Amino acid sequence: MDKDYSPAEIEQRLYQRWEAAGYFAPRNAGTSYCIMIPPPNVTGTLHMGHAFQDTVMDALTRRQRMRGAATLWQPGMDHAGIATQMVVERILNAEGRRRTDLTREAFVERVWAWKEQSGGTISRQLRRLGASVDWSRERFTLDPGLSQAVMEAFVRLHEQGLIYRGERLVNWDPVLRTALSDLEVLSEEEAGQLWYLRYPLSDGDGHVVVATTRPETMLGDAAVAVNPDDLRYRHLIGRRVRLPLAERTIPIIADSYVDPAFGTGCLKITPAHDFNDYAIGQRHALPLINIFTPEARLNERAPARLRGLDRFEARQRIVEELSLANLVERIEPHKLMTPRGDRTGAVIEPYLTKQWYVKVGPLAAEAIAAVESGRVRFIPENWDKEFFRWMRNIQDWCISRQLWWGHRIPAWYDEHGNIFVARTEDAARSAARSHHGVDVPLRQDEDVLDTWFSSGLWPFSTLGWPAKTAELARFYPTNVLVTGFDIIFFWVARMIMLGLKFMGDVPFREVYVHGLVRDAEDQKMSKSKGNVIDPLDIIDGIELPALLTKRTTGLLQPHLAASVEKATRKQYPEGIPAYGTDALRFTFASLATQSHDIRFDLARVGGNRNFCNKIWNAARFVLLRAAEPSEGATGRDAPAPPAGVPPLVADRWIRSRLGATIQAVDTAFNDYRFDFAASALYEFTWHEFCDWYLEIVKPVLQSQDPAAARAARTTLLQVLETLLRLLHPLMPFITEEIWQRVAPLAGVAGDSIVIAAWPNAADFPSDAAAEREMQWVVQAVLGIRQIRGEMDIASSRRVPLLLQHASAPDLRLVERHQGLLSHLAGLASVRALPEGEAAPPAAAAMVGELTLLVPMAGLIEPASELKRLERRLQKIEQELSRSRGMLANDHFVHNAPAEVVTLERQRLAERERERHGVTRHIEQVRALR
RNA sequence: GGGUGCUUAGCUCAGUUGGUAGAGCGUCGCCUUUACACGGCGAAUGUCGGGGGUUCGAGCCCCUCAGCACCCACCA
Repeated sequence: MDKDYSPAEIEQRLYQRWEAAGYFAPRNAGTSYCIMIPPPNVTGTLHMGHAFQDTVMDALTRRQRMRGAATLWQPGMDHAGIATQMVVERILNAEGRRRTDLTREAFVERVWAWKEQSGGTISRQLRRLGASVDWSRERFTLDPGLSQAVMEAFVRLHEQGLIYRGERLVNWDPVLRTALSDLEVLSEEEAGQLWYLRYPLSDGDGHVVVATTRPETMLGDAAVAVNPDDLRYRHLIGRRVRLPLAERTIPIIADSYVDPAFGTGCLKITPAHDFNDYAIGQRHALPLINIFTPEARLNERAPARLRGLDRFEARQRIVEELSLANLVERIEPHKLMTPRGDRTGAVIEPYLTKQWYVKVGPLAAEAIAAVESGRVRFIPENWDKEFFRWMRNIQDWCISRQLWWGHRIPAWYDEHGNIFVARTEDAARSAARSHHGVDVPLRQDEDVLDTWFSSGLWPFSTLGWPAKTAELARFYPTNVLVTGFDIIFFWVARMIMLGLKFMGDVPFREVYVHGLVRDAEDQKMSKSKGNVIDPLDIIDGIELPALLTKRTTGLLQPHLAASVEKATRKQYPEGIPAYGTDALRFTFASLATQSHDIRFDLARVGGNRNFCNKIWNAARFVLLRAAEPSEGATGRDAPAPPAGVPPLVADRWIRSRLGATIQAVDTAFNDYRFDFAASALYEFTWHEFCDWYLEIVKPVLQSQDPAAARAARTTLLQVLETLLRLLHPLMPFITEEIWQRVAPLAGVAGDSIVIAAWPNAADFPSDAAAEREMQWVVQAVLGIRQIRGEMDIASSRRVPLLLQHASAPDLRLVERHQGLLSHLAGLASVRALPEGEAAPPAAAAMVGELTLLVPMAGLIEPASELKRLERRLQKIEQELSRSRGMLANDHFVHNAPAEVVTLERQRLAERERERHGVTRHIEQVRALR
C-alpha cells in the first residue's frame, strides 16, 4: 500500500471496475430491494442536496446488496419542462434570437441537442459519488417508453372522468405565457400601496370609495360589493356606480365576503383578475371582463389611449388620470402578499383560460387512506401531518402548460371544438370519423403536460408500465423513497395517488424525508447568493480562481457577480482542498439527523478525511505486521518482559466490541439513523480498534510466544476485514481498495467488497468477562496517563509504578497484564508495596481499592500533584453530596426502582473509597512540605 | 391569520421508554513512541432559551413567555 492515502488515485479506477463488472445490476434471485432515484433535471448539475440523498440511497442499496438482496437502484433524469425550456431560451437570447423565431419542431430539436450535451454532467457526478445505480436501466422522462406511459395515464384518467378541460382563472405567468399549478406560485410579503378610489354614483350625487392594491384592474370591474350587514352602505345596495375611465355603470351588490373593517368596507369586484372576485362574480352572475393580453398588457377592452400598456405602466397612468379627475381620495402604504412564478419570479396574474385539470379529490382520498393505514410510512413520521394537511385541502391540479418542451397533450380538436382524447393520432382520427361519419381535419392540442405529471408515474413507468413486465412484478412497490421535504407535494403525493390509481398499490413502503442542505452560514444554497458548492469540488478540490469563475459565470443576474466574488473570497480564501468522496459521504451520513435543515460545514469533511487517513494507516499497519512470518518473531528488547502476556483477553475484547458495533450499525440503518451508524463506526474504528487494540497488539506481535502472535494476527485481520465490510456502504472506495489486500490474508474469498457478505453480529458474540477485564486495564492505564499528562512527563520517559492496597484479585490482574500496562502507560517497573512498607512521595491514581503510585523523585513537583489531587477531591465531594442527598431522601429510596437505588448505593460506596484514597494521599503530599 | 419545527460546550450538532450531560471541529499543555503530525497522550469548557408545573428525580413530560426558522392561507 502507498504510504499516503490519496483518494483521487483510487476512486475513479475502482468505480470503472465495478461498473464494468456489472455489480450494480440486480444479481440474486432472492428478496428484492428497490429505490427510485428522484430524477434530477437533465440540464442541471447535482448540488449538495442531491449528493446528500444520493449518499443515503447508495448506502441503503449497498448494504442490501451485501445482505444478498436483488437490488435495483433505478437511475434517470427528468426533462423538467419549464426549467429546461428557459435555459435553452436563454441560450437563444444570447444568440440574439427568440424561441418564436424558430418553429416548434426546430426548437424542440434544439432542446434535445442541449440535453445530450448537458445530461452527461449528472452521470459523471453520480459516478464520482460512487452511486451504485444500474446504468443499464437508465431512463429519461421523455423517452419513448415513458412517454407512452404518460399518454396511457392521461387517456385512462380522462376515460374515468378524472381529467377534464375547464375554463377558469389560473395562475398565469406573463413572462412565460403559461399557466402554472398552485404549487409553482410562491407568495411573499412585499411593500405596496392601497389606493382609495372614488366611484361616482350613476343615479345621483355622491360616490363610494373603494380601496384596492391593484388600481389598474378597475377597467375590468363588474361590481362594487359591500357587506349586507354594513349599515353605512345598506341604502346603496342595488344602486349603480359609474366606472371612471371605462365609462360603464356597474351595480353595488351585497356579499358577506366583504370585511366592513378593511379599507372603506367597499370592495371593487374584478371577476376576471382576482380569485376571490371570481368566486363572488359566480355567486352574483357578474360578467368576466378580461382586460389583459397574455403578456399582461391592456387589451382592446381598455380605452384606446391605454391599450398595449404593461400592467405596471397602466397602473401609473390610470392613477394619474383618476387623480386629475379628483377620484383618488388617498394612498396608503400597504404590505401585501405578492404571488410570483417560482421559475421566472414574475408577478403571477390570475387569468382566464382553458386548461386541462386532474380531478384530485378521489385520488387524494385513497392516498390519505394509504398513509393513514401505514401502507406508506414517513420517516421522520411527523411528515405525515404535513402530507395530510395538504391532501385534505387539495385543489384540482392544472396540468397543461403553454410550452413546447414536454409531453404534448394527447387531445385533438375538430373545427367545431369537439375534443378527441386518444393514445395516438390515428385513434383520435378514427374516433372523430365515427363521431362525424366522415374524415374531418383534426388539430392536436398545442400544450404540454406539467413535468410532475410524468414524474408522478416514475416508480412504475421506469419499470415498463403499462406493459406487465417482470421488473414491475419484482420491484414494485419499491422499498423506500429518499427525498427532500420541499417536494412532498410536488412529487411524493402525486406518486402515491397515481401509483394507487394505476398499479393498485403504493409506489413505496417508506419515505425517508431529509432536510435542506444549507451553507455554513445557514443560508439556502443558491446560485444568486453564490454559495452553491459543487460536490465534485469537495471531492477533487478547487483553487480559488477557478471557484470564482465557476460561481460568477452564468448568473441569472450578472450584477451580483461582485458580491458573489466577495463572499466566496471570504469563505474560501484558499479555495477548497481535495477531501475525496468517502470523506464527503461519511460527512453526509453523520449530518443525517432528523432536523429540518442541514448546515454543511467543510470542517466536518476535513475531520472525516482524517478518519479516512486513519483507516488507511491502520490498514497499512495490519498488512505490514500480518505479512511478517508468524513464527519466530525476533525479540527486540521490549522494555517490560512480554512473557506471560495473555493476548486472548484483548482479542476477545475487540471481537466483542466489533459485534456490538455491527449491531449498532444494523439498528441505525434500519432506523434510517445514518448519523448513529457513522458515529458507531467512527468510535469503534478510531477509539477502540486503533487507539487501544492496535497499541495492545504491538508488543504481542513481537513477543516470543508464537501462538499469541499468531492469534493476534488472526484477530487483527479478521476484525479489519469485517470492519471494512461494515464501513463499505458509507465509504465504498477506501474500503474496497484495502479489502482487496486484506481479504485474501483473512481467508475471505470474493472478487469485490461490493458483493461481499454483510457482517453478521452473531459471528462476534458479546464477551462480558473480556470487556470487564479490559475495562480494568483501561482504567489503570488512564490513571497513570493522567498523572503523566498533567505532570508533563515526556512520553519517552518511563516511570516506575508502585501498587498500594492491592487485593488478591488486583494482584492477579496486574500480573496478567503487567506487560500491557508497561507498554501502554510507559512503565519502567512495577512493584507491589508490601503492607507496612512506607510509600515514597508519589502521585496517585485509584482503581477501585487499588492505588497506583508514581514516585515523584525527579519527576513531579509536590505542589502540582497537590493541586491535581485537590481538584479531583472537589469533584468527588460534589458527586458524594449529590449521592448522599438522594439516598437520604426517603421518597427516592421508596419510590425509585430498586435497581436505581442499588446503583446509587454502589456509586456512593465507590466514591467514598476513592475519597478515602485521595484524602490520605493529599495528607502524605502535604507532609512533604 | 393558522400550522410545524428549533433554542444543549467557543462553533456545528447528538441525546432513543425521565435515573450522575456527549461527539466532531476549535482551544490549552506535553510528545518527531518504528501505521498515521490528516498523528499520539492529557486538560479545560455547559444555571440544556426564560418562568412555572408534574415527579423521589426533568435536557427529555405538561403549561406559559421570548427568539429563530419553515410551511400553508383569498382579506381587497
